[in-house]
Amino acid sequence: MPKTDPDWTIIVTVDVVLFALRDKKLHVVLSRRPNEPFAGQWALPGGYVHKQEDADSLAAALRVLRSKTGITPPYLEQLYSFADGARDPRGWSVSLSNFALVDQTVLASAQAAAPGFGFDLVEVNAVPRLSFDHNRIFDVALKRLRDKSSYSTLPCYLLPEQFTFAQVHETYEHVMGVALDKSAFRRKLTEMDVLEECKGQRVGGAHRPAQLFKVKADVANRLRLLERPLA
Amino acid sequence: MPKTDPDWTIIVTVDVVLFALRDKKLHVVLSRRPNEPFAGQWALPGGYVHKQEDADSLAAALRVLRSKTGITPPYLEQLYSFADGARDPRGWSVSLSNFALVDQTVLASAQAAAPGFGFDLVEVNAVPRLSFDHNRIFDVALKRLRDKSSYSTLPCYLLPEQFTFAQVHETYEHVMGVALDKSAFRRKLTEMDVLEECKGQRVGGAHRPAQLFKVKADVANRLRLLERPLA
DNA sequence: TGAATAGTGTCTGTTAGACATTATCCA
DNA sequence: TGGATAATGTCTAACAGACACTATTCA
Repeated sequence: MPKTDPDWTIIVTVDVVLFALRDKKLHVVLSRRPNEPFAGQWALPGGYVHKQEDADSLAAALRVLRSKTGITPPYLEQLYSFADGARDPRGWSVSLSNFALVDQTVLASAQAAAPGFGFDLVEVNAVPRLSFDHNRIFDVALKRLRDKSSYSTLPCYLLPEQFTFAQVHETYEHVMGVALDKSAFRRKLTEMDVLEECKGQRVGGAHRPAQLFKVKADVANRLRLLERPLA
Repeated sequence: MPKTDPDWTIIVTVDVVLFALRDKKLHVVLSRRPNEPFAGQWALPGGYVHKQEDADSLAAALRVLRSKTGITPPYLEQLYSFADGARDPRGWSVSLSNFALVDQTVLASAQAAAPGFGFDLVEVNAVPRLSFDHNRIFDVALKRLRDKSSYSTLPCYLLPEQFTFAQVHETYEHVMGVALDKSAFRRKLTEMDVLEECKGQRVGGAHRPAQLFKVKADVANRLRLLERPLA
């Protein structure tokens, strides 16, 4: 880690805004900073790029996220890079910021495997004051998630691999923060041809059982035009 | 500039994909690299971030672009950050990449003021092999410009401040690479309420003169939600 | 008056929202 | 059979593409 501060040294970090659903509401993963600056305060999971270990910025983001939370999310993409002389008291710094989505299954298994990780899920409407410029990063991430959700299958990454139509519908509503007509929504997803039926798989209680769906194999890639597939 | 290469030093540069119109076709500004690596070869205008001079990454991009081409573009936004250990032979590096738009007027005055700048305008369908991973950066920039043009007034930055409807129409067609119905296009721009008439200002030859328009003052800001206004 | 470009009007097929209806399960 | 949720159908108003038409200038 940089201790001296010659003219040409610039701090390069990665940060991740990781979204998940809990109680049908959109949450974000936050952790307490172990070290100065801002020791003990809330922050987005993040850390230095290690050029010996990290092939590229996405690999760095995955490594850092794994080390801080134990989670390897099924979706990760670059968000924006915040780079200036004021955002970190240690000096001119770059935050290669990413946003990621994780479903309850992966999240739960990560928590079960290593309950010692100090992270919390916080409802997106109740995010506390964060370290550095992380509130700004979070705001940009939430906006980007909502924008992209209106024309992509992104919210499906918040659900388990198989899900019902009602679940997708509800998830989109919670992510976007608006009500969506059930019929029109179903029509749209159908004609976009992004989901496939899990034949025979149905779930339900004391009522008509619902068809289970999953995202078609080729669709996931369509969403990651700029990115490489995750390791 | 870094000569030694301790474990924690990472090269941080800014690069700019600068678009302009010439002969009604979309061009990109390229310059010859003055130094190794890739000395003498084509590259996007770029350079090191100077943390003493540059307040943030956009300021760095503007300074570098001005120093390499003499141009200060009316539109600049961050594109993506390319960051890995392979893109630069000198080691692990970050390119804070931006894309920018400039109109013929600003371009011409920059060229007139300092004809010594070694840059060229190259048609976007005839971009040569570039240094580093700059071809990849260019591809991403062109895609982003086209995507964003379909729902924004971005192409207007390629035109002088005042322009006719025919000019905007033609510009959009050349940027997007497809034909657009004149009537439908006009309807859309009208109902989006992004242009205002320059009262009384009309131009024309031996035919009906055309109304001059300009982008409404508040619209420019709508496009720069993530960015700060340029200095 | 004709050539040339500017600008408007109309028709039509498609689509999204609103809402009604039918379907299928369990108790 | 009734309650509950799943899934589909219908009506309508708004919209986009295609294209025809009118308007205005100069030579």
